[in-house]
Formats: sequence, C-alpha cells, structure tokens
Amino acid sequence: MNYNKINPIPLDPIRTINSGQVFLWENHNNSWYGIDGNYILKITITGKERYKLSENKKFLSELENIDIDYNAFPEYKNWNYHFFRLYDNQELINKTLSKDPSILNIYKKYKGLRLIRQDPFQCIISFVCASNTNIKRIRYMLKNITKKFGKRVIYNNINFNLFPNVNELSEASIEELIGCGLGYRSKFVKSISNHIKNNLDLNSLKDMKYLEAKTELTKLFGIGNKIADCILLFSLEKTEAFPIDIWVYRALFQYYGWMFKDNSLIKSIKVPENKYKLIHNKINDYFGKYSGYVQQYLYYHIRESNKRTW
DNA sequence: ACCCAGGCCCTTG
DNA sequence: CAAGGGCATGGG
Repeated sequence: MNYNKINPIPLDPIRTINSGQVFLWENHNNSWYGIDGNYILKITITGKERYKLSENKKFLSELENIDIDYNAFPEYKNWNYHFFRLYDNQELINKTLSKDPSILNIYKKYKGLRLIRQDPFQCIISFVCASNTNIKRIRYMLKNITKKFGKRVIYNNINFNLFPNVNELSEASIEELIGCGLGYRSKFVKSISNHIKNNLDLNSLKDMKYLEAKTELTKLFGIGNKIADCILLFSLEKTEAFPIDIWVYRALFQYYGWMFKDNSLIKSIKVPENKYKLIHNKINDYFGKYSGYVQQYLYYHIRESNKRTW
C-alpha cells in the first residue's frame, strides 16, 4: 500500500501552539501572541476559517490566511520558518508519519501539527515546571515567572512580559519562586539557573550528539529522562528525541504494543523509569531520526481522544 | 476524602 | 538494579 501520497505537508500554527509544546501564547482579538525568550511573536487570523488547507500548494503559500508579524523576530526575517521548523526535510517527515496505518491515520486527522523550535532556556524552565502537574498549571506558573522576573513591554497596546534570561532568573529566590506557584520545583529552577549561568553553554548542546547532550542535561537537578527529551526535541535540534510521558506511554501500548514483548510494561500506572531507554531505543529503531514528530502526533491524539483541555 | 497531573529524587531491600 | 514513597498544588 502506498502511504506516501500526502505531500507537501501543511502547517497549522494555531493547532501547533496549542499542543502542549509552548505555554505562553494568548489570544487577543483575532491575533495570537506568544513569548519566546526575548521576543513576542504574533499570528493573526484573517480568514473566517482559522486555517485553510490547500493541498496543491507548497507550505509557503499555505500561510495565506495567516498574517505573520515579521518584525517581532529580527534575527530571522521569516521567523515562522525558523519557529515552526519549515526547513526540515518535508519528505522524510512525511515518510515517517506514514510509516504504518496507525500513525498515518493520526497524521491525517491532525494535519498541520508541527514541532516548534523554542528558545532553549525558556524551554528548560518550562518543562522543569511541567513535572507532575497539568497544562493549565504549567501556564499559570510560567506566566507568573514572566510577570515577576521578565522585562515588561507594550506591544500593540497590550502589556506583555518577556521571558527572563538566565541572569535575570538566577536572581530569583526560592521563596519568590514558590510565590509563583512552582512548589517543590522551585529548588530545581534555582539550581538549574545557577548551573547554566556559571557552567553550561546551552548553544554547545546543539552541536552535540543526542546522547551526549542528554547526558549533560540529566546532570541538572530536576531533569530526568522525559524532561531532557522535551528540551532536546523542542529546543536543541534533536528530532530523534521521543519524550515519553504518561500520555505517550498509553498511546504506545494502544498502537504499538506489538513492539514490546514484556507485558509488565503495560500494567504500570506511571512510566517505568528503568525501561525508558529500552522503549526509546525501539522507537528510534522503528521511526528513525524524525521520531520526535511521531511523538507529538501521538501525544496530541491521545489527549484529544480523552477530551483533555489545553 | 481521594486521585490525578507532559516526573524526579532519594532511600531501602 | 528494582521498587516504592515523598514531593507542592489545585482541580475533578
């Protein structure tokens, strides 16, 4: 059977920014505004449909009823190409997401969902905050962090706060972080900020191999397998990273149970930490270097089908 | 009251 | 090495 008829792949920016990858996007009037490190990104919906798919056009023109504010991200003239990874190998992504009927059906259903390339420091703090809580609270914590420690800016007559940089956030006390609602994560954020400020160049992680970079990240207090994979996938160019949280874990055994002979894996309520590497390896063997795209689709799908709120 | 949430750390056996 | 408890916090 030919599963490779969908080409080129589309982009749905609104779906993408509401898929649990980023947590600081807000809707004002007909526009979405997002904080990415030092920048405010803006996407305006101009058509009556929030996004119109046009099968026969390249992804370039599929943004036709989305108005991108190019001034917001000066380093990248067309920031949407950078942020939504539009220069990734379209054919290979398409092939990966069409690997078998299970993933192909999900791919077709949520077309336009893409990976985001985030500011690394913001991504690290975001997913440290994400441990053992829900998305609504992640948003709440991060919003509080920006309000307390980020530069205030006015853009389109709306008040925003940028995400604090390492130096700004390392000034925060544990008490202030607890005040932001981080709870026991406060000590992680404090420790990680100090460590990055003094001992770690985040950009150097981009040049390392997946495992090498992961080893560096998991040395940080509060970062384990899953959080490291989120950081690697969403901000450090490691598209083979496949974060396995409780939702992806459930999806794996619903659709890819055949991959795992060990039945004891299925019974666990939590993701078994000691089996994480084994699962990850099998996924990489099967899906290859763009495994991370599969993860995002599985995550999105399993949550949608359980009617979770974003 | 109890369980869960984009987990991780630490202690025990 | 494996298993299990604890952790902050709020919503269902």
